[in-house]
Amino acid sequence: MGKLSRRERERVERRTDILDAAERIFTDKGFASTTMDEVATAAEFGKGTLYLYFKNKDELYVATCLRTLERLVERYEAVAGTDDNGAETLRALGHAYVDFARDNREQFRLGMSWLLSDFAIDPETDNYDTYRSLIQRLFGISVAAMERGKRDGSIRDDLDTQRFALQTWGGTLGMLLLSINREEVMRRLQRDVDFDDLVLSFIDLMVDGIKREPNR
Amino acid sequence: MGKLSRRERERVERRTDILDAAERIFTDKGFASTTMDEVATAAEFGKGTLYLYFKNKDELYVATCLRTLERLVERYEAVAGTDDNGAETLRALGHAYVDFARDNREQFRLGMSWLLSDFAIDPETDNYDTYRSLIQRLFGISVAAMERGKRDGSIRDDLDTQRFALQTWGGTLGMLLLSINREEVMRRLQRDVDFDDLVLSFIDLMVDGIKREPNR
Amino acid sequence: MGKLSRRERERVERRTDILDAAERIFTDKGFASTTMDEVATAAEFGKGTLYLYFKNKDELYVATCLRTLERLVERYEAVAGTDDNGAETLRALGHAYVDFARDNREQFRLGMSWLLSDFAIDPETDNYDTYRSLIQRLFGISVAAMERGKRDGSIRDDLDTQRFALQTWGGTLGMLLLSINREEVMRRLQRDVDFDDLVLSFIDLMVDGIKREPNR
Amino acid sequence: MGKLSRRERERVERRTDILDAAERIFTDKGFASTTMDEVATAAEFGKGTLYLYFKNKDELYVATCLRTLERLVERYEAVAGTDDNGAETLRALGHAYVDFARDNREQFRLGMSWLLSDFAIDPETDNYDTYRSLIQRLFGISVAAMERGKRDGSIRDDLDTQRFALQTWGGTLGMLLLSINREEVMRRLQRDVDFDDLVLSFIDLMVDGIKREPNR
DNA sequence: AATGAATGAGAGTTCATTCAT
DNA sequence: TATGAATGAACTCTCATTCAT
Repeated sequence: MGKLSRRERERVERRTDILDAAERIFTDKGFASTTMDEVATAAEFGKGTLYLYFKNKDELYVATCLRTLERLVERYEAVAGTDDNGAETLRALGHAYVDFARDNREQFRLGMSWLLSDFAIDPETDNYDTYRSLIQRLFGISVAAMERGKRDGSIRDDLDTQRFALQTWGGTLGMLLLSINREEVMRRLQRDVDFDDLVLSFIDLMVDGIKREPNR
Repeated sequence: MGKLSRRERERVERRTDILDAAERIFTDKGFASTTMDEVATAAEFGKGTLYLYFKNKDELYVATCLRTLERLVERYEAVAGTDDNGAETLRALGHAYVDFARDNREQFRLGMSWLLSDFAIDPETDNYDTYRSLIQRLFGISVAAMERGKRDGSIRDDLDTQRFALQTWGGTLGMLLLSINREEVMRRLQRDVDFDDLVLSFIDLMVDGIKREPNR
Repeated sequence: MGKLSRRERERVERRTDILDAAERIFTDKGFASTTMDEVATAAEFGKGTLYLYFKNKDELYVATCLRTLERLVERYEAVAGTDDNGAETLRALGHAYVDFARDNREQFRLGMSWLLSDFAIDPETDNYDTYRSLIQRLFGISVAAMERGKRDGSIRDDLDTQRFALQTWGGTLGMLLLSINREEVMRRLQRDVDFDDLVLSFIDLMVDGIKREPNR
Repeated sequence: MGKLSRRERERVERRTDILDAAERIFTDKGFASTTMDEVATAAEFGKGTLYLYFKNKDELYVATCLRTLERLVERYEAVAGTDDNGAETLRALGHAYVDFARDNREQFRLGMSWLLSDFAIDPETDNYDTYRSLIQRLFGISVAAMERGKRDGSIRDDLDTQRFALQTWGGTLGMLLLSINREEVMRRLQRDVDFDDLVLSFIDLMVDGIKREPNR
């Protein structure tokens, strides 16, 4: 079982230490405002050491995003493993997404920042392949839940699952962005809003919209 | 009505010239990669002159966002001025939002980037007040359309307009973010998707969901 | 006559100040060991200012070499302007070269360092064209002196001037390299040598070798 | 004769392996651009091991130069061992020098770089003594050939051999520097030149200049 | 003896901002 | 009012050398 030599185990541990520190700082100050020096200090390593484990600042950043995404995929797989019907699984996935974003607010922000900045993972790197495969697994889990719902009768069978999965993802994503920026949003609107409730009810709205009418 | 002296008129003109240049460069290269030098050159002013009109780079950025927002509000007001019923006005507003984001893709991205960055407008500035009032007008227009729909019978009268307005905004926002990053999204999913259609149909989904059942 | 505006004149002056400082430091510590910080400090400018006048460290270095070369060309032209016969002019040029190397020992070293390092002027730059044209003028002056000597009877008329010019240049160059490193050379050989005399007599050797036999 | 223990023999072998690798890389990329990591990798040793055999990068560099010099001395001794007359031996030595520089172009460049850089061998080290003794042997061989020539009548007996040896060495050195940089030189002069021929004929020029007139 | 992970000083370069003219 | 030369702090990244194992 201990397939890794002590050397290799230590290497993985140190990589993790650096990632932990990096995630903490990136999350705190954003990508641009984070310096490698700060990360090194936080990780209690010399600056040069960072470069033994990550090619450059970009790759370090990407690696933290990947780890966040991995955690999300794990949660998704756990949720999809229950034996609820398709519709309820879909709802549960949505809720899991929301929980995840709330519990990892800044990491979520980190992981989504490609949507609004011009930062892009270099498609030539291994990272890109990993990233893509994680996204596909995530997306696949949602689609599978819908397909299951169609078969078990909990979801309308005329649904285009791919399109709807994208719409649910996109819509929820937008709601979550408002939600994690709730203070700013409320200050701008000059209104109090219960965002947690709002996001969950958005998901219910979407899921209820595709449930098969019980009788007819 | 010529309330402004020549001096003041010229000042406004120069400010506009600078904003035009800044918007061009910011949208081209993103905020971080834009240098004040480039903006100055593009505006055909000296670098120091920029600082006579804008306190610093951040405020210049915010000013460009405000102008974009103003354009959106104008479009919204034009749409809301038609005499469609409430539901159809709401749909038209949604479509206007989508069109706007498509026609001003990079400005939209720029203007939304506060959602994912740690960038925040300094609440002490005039800009902040302007910003807030524009957002409120925007939001007010949507809410008003729904209220109208309730009165004219095109929208279910049990709807909580504020909540729903936020959900529509958030959901559409998320869809638009996917849409303006369609290349990246499709590359990650390894699928072809017609995003223009997807976004519009998302809005229809939302609007149809709150229409009063015609008869019953 | 004052063709340059005050602005332009000041710019030239500052450029010269920077070059003076750079030459001093490069000469002192060599290219690699010189930092831009040191040059800036020596020039009494901020580090950033250097980059307003020179694209980067390489170009600053090249500029110092060019200036040295220009001074040499000026000396050559002065020497070539006398009305000695060809052979004596050639000898005088050689002596001028030697004097120059002695009086500008480190600059000479600087200007010749392309012979032994992999440093190369970027052939795309204006600098390269300037450099090349200076070298050609230098070489041209020597060749012209020989041609003159052939015509005025002071030099054998069967001489291939181009080849001989290269041999004189190359040979003298080598002698000068030993000469400017005389301390090291003597320490290695464990002998005392009068290098100044040795170099000059090398030139005489070369020149005497191509003089036309006075009578025959 | 196996004076060395296995331990010592192995130590010499490893040192040689490292030197081979170092020479390869130095020659390829120049001193400054070569990293100890590259040398270690090429030598198939750990980086730390290099420091068991050489005090630092400088000493490793000097050691490669010494080896090159040793090879040159060997060639010189082979040439000097023939029973040609002094003048012809001197000519053959010159040709050997030229051949050597051509065949070991980059090593030659490397070994001569002290002439133009501020690099100096630390006079406190063993290396310095070795270096000095090699140089002296080299120089001694040339001088000896001339002395022999004076005795066997092939060389003018009024020649100051030491001075002339230095002049021949310096001159040839300069010609060789031009020759190994022939591409750059020709590009600067905008002329095609047959440098191999030029260098050899330079040596002939020097040697012919000191031959005793056959009859008189 | 051999290793290679860790170091950290120091490099070149950029750019928002200031201010004398 | 307009300028743009000057600034210098701050950045990322490199690499010779050390030392615990």
